[in-house]
Amino acid sequence: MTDFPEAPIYEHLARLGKVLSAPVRLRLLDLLDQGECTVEELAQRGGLPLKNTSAHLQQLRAAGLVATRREGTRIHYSLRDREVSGFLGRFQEFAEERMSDLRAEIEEHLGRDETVGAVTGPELEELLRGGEVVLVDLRSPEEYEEDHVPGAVSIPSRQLEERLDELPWDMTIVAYCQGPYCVVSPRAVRVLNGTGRQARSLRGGYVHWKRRRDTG
Amino acid sequence: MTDFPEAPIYEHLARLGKVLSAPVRLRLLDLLDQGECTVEELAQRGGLPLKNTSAHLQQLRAAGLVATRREGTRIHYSLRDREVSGFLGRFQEFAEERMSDLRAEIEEHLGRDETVGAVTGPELEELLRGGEVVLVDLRSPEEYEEDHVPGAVSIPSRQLEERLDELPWDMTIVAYCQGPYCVVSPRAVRVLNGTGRQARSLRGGYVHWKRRRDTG
DNA sequence: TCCTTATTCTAATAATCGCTAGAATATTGG
DNA sequence: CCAATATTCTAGCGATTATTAGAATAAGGA
Repeated sequence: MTDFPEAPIYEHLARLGKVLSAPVRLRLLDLLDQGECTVEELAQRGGLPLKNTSAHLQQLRAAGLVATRREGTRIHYSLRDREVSGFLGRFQEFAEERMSDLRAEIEEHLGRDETVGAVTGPELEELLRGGEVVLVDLRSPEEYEEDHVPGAVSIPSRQLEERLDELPWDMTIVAYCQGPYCVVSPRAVRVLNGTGRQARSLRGGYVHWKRRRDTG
Repeated sequence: MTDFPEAPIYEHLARLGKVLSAPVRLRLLDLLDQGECTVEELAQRGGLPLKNTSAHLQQLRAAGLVATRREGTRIHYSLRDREVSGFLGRFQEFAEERMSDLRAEIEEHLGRDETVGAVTGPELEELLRGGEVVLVDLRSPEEYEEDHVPGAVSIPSRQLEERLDELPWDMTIVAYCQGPYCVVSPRAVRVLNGTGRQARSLRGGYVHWKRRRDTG
């Protein structure tokens, strides 16, 4: 077997890798990055059985990535601190940079045009400073209420079609959803561009923006 | 099963986690961070069978973490670019920060006094500027020749005892080995302190220092 | 206290991954 | 072209991990 003196240390280190090696756990971490959640909410939004969810959350907790808070009979999970969010962003960025099949999958999933034409964080700042842009938050009113990008107006994605007349023809529209791999904003951008407007998606959605704000 | 629309993306993302979930692969990455290596060298230094080593290297290559270069019948592996080195550092740092059992393991492995008393990168710069320090490279002459911290003198760890008289009594001695989890420099520090000198280890050894130089 | 709800713990099965042996490939030197 | 060396590919076994059902725990309300 492996017999170098540092072996036990790498054994421990690998535990972090193991935790990040299950798709479900990475998904849960991204959900938690959008805000505190109960086990049931996470199970629902992650689309997997409750017991399964709980088991994965235990592993995340054992690795020191998430924290729990009890409120009555419910247990609320959240990322343990901001550095977890920052690390998660770095992890995803790094993976996207060098795994070309991952990039291909993202483009296929979100739509090629909407992916490459997406607005990055610094670009958004620039656009907001110029004032030539309307920023649209497509998430639920509750999510918008809890926190949103300053200057954004709330138009939940389901109401987009019926509230189209609130959106201008002569300014760029930037739309964002939860992110980082959410389809909602690319879809909305397609709709808006279909009406002849100038719309772009915010790369990585709310989560990426928040990571940038909180961890630089 | 898992049935949310972003599932295939997280599936791909998890491949990076999987690659980082085996102790052997993390070890190989750290070895590669010290410089280019052939498969045989890696197998030897990692203390595992050749075929096994090759299999792991394939996985690292599939994930875009390492590059290969053929020279005659040998194949030389190296980290694909500097960002891999930087990410690796971030990964280890993050793991050490929040997994207390990992910290405990490191302290036990390297020695408690030598770990907490270790010199960090910025501290070393400060000490070198002041000129009140002797920096000792404990690695092999070949490794020293290829690259070393500016200002370091080469005293391979095996020669330390017989070359003790080259080291001063009135200055702090900072010693480093390959790192980041190498026992050589903590051991040397114990020997030096045993003679009554003032010695400290460089935290993370050559690898940490190089990561700092190359990726900031 | 007892019942209900939310979650975790325990244990068993199913899927995945690491390891290793044998065959295959690629390059160099004769 | 053949032999030698370095490495990779293929396949099967063994170990680890995910999943999930059932029992257990913990808090809140009747």
